[in-house]
Amino acid sequence: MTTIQEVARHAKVSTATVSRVLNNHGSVHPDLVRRVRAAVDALAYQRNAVARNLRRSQTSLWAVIVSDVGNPFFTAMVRGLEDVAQQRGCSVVLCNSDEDPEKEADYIAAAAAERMAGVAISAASTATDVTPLVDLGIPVVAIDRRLRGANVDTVLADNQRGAEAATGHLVDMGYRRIACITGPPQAMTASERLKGYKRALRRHGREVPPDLIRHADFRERGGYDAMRSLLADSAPDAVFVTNNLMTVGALKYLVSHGIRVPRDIGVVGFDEIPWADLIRPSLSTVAQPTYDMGRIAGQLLAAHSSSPDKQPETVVLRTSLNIRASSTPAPSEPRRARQA
Amino acid sequence: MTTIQEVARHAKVSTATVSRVLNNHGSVHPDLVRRVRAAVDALAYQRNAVARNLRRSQTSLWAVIVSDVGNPFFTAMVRGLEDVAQQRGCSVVLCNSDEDPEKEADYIAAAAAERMAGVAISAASTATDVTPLVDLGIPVVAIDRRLRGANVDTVLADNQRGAEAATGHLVDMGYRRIACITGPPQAMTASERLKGYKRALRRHGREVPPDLIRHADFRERGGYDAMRSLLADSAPDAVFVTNNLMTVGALKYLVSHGIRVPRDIGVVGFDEIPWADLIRPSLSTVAQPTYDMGRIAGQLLAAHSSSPDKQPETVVLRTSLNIRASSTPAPSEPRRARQA
DNA sequence: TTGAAAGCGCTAACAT
DNA sequence: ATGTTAGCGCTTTCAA
Repeated sequence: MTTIQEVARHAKVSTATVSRVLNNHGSVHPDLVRRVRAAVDALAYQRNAVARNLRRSQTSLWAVIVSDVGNPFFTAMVRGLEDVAQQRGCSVVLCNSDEDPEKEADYIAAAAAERMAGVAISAASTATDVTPLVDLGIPVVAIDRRLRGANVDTVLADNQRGAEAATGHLVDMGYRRIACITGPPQAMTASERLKGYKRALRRHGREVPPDLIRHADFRERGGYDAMRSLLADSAPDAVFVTNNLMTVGALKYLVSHGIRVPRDIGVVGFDEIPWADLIRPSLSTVAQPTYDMGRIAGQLLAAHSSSPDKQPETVVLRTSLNIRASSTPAPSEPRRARQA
Repeated sequence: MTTIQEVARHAKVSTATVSRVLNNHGSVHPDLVRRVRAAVDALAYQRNAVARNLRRSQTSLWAVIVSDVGNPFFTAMVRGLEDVAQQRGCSVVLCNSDEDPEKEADYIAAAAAERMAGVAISAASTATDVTPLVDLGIPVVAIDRRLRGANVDTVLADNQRGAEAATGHLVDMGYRRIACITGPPQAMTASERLKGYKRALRRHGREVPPDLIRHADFRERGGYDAMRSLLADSAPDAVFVTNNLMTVGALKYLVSHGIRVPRDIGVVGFDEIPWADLIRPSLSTVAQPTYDMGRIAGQLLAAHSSSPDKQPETVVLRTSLNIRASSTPAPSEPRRARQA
């Protein structure tokens, strides 16, 4: 492995000069610059970032830790983060905790040990411990989900409002028995979205029916099972599902049991689904501004890097309701239309 | 930041002893172990992997560089790789080149500079240059796509055979004018799959119709445009599309123009699509063994790490044809059934 | 403008 | 079993 020393020897200069040339620091005589560059090429020298990072006590890698790389919601965010990182000369690496707190802790430990320049995390649980990072002064930003007991920058979607809009829309479409499949109680996104659901019902003078609420696990299987359970016990005529994978599960149950959407049951899901318009019926969703969430997370990371003492802030972004076929029965179709 | 020195001082031992305890090396008196552990806790010491990696000249991060983190094909592979990495005490980080050769080169450079312990790459182009990694002796494995001019381990799917099976299936279903939308000519997967398509036609005594072949870019937009072009110029009655995103694009064109699948046009795509069974009509696909591809890539990386002089090998995995609705018209439906 | 040299935090060879 | 110490490759003061 070629080192800076060998380059220096080959170019007949000091290592300091080589370093200056490599980093475009200070002023170096053009002749020396040329010699150094020639040596670098001749020896196929490649910078050793490990040594460099150690010496400078800083790195240029940002980590994004997500609970599921297969969930398009998370990968979409990465793009926004990458664009900011690139401007700052950083690279972004994605780590998959797979909803496993142990794996997540491993990645947090790894990011801490590697002294990553910043970490964005969508935590598997609100109890996720990021102190290893915070203690080292590594900028941390919580995306999508708040981190309990950690005073860090946070980027959230307007979960409650989004859920309220979705539920309100189902009411407007004439559905009467609107169910909610939400996530695990400890997940902030799950409880916020459930809150929005309840609020919409109350606003419309409806009762909040405990038998129409199910807590599942944010995964496809959970949505599937919850849908079955709802149909078996509670005769809903619509359902609001609080994340994309569970929505897919719920839909699968409906489709495979010949239950017609939106005629028999109206469906609105939280989060976009890729190719939502290829799914039949096309799916109404509450969309989160994923790219912006990533971008803002990146900006917060950057800001924290420049001023470590900055007060952490929480940014809440608006969601938008995309009304498609799964919640819009033809005027004649809904079983009990409330309004024309 | 707490260092090993401070831990040593606090525990009243040498740094060597601390290091031994931290790494479970050599034998250390239980009393000292206890004192060291206590000091580690008391000071909230966190290992500095940067220094450690420098000293040991080895790291424990594997990088996966893919051309699109949003493509489920790639994220599925990551899981297989992760499982192998975990056994070896490595963490996997995912880098998104976004089909951009420049970004890809940046990530390759970063992985080289950081002296990553291994790199799996699904290259944006066969011309992708991995010499920065190879020169440093970093194990590299090409997944999904071969790397031209680089003598590295390679894990591929049986592209040609898969394409041949898909095309043959369309022939069997009675389709006559079977088109192919493939990727850019420089992509190995594109040409291999095209080859399989041609071969299947010849085998069935069909001509290979140049006007029914389109080269697109492996992205959704490309599939959409190619589908339009085919319909405008060449009146196909079936189409084999060589990757998942282009298939989505092609389907979107068909759906939005009221062209019925599989009645008006039969469709088979390469790669699975998440929730393929929610898409209407459900999509016939050539599925790749993604998890195994990742797992085997991981094993090759591991093998290369242990024996750097091992000859690189190429592993080819079988694909499987999943026949769903998009290619199976009801017996009465196909416009010209070839067989009952 | 250039070079000499210290030292980032850690591990491992060597000495005890 | 434990400690001393050199040095991984680099950047950056400091001196010339």
